[in-house]
Amino acid sequence: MITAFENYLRQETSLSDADIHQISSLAIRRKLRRNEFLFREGEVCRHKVFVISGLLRIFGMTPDGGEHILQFSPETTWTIDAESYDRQTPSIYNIDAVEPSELLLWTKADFDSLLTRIPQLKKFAEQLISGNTYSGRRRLLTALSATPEQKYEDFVQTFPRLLSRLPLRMIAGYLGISLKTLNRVRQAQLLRS
Amino acid sequence: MITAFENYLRQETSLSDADIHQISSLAIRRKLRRNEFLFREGEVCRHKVFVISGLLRIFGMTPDGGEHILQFSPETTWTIDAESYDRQTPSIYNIDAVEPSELLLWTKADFDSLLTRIPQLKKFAEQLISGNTYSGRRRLLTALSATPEQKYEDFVQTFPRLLSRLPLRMIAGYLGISLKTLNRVRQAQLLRS
DNA sequence: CTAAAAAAAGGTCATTTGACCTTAATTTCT
DNA sequence: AGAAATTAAGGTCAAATGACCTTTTTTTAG
Repeated sequence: MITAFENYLRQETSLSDADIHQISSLAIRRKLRRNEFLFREGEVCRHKVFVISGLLRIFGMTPDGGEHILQFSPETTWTIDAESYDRQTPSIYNIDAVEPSELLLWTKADFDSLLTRIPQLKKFAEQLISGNTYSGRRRLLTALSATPEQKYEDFVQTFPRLLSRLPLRMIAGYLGISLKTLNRVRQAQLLRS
Repeated sequence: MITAFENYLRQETSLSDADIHQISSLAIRRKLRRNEFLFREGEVCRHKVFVISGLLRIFGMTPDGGEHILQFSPETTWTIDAESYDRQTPSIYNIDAVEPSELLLWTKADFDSLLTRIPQLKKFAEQLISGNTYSGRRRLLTALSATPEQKYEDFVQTFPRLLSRLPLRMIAGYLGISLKTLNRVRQAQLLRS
């Protein structure tokens, strides 16, 4: 429902009801089945995406078919390949649905016009982008320096709600370790507790 | 010299000479000796930094003393811990000088006022930040998915000029591999060529 | 509800990687 | 220029990791 999105905006911003309505009036509703793609690498990321319900992921694929996950986007978050969206150039990433999902989409043209018409929205969007950049940095540091145990522990702490919703192979793909190693880590934890 | 900075702005932007002068007039000059810190983790990143000459790095330290490098900043680039700078909160990273370096610094207050007074500058700054975000993403994907060989090859391709200026242990720290592994990769390359 | 598909878990093994140590080469600094 | 410090490189070894395969369990979709 669009209502869920409007509630989200009311909760997270101090936008007026008129502004909120203007924003949602330009949204396109879309559903994705499990495993359905929003776009594939080589295609242009043409929309801003808000996840009403469900769970998306953005990931890169290695030649041998390995999937390396950059980010999960559960309900009430946004997703996009910023590089492809901003420049309207082919993406090197894929986005698909881990669970059946309901989305709101805005074309870049529409969203850009909203950003100029509603400075509050622009500010809010910038905050989201900044937060994403910060967490991306922290994630890079973890990827460079942490052991598999630490990476997994970090994931559990950071995304406790996602744990039960994701196949372990995707968590492994997010952490940059093999499923085998992830299983070993989890086994070791069971023994310890 | 401040001239180097002004030339950089003339080259990279279409800012007026008056604007450029206004920007550089608020800059604080600072020199860093080799290995000298700009700030350490726990401190707040209080300045925007432009590197006139030399080479800085931003890195995180693990409890055992391991250094994991997020980014190198050679001459005519900027550096900062954005999270600490934006929020003026303690940083979890360190910045120090790999080579003796000449810097220009702006306090956040000064730079913020420049950003509001000079919309062009704001646009330019946003472009730089975006570019950084995009490359950070790509870097994360590499960190998650690439073999040591591929990581090193990628580094050589991306930063050919830095190769000869950095101790190998720092390149290892940037790639997230041990010095031993880096040496092995380089040995293998010598044989192949 | 049931058949089919996907996921988890476990076993085995070869390889990679890093830890630790030593030696040689290079660089820095006074 | 010369002493001290840093860096590179190499040897050895144990541990960690991933590849590959099988079996069992769970989930999905018709």
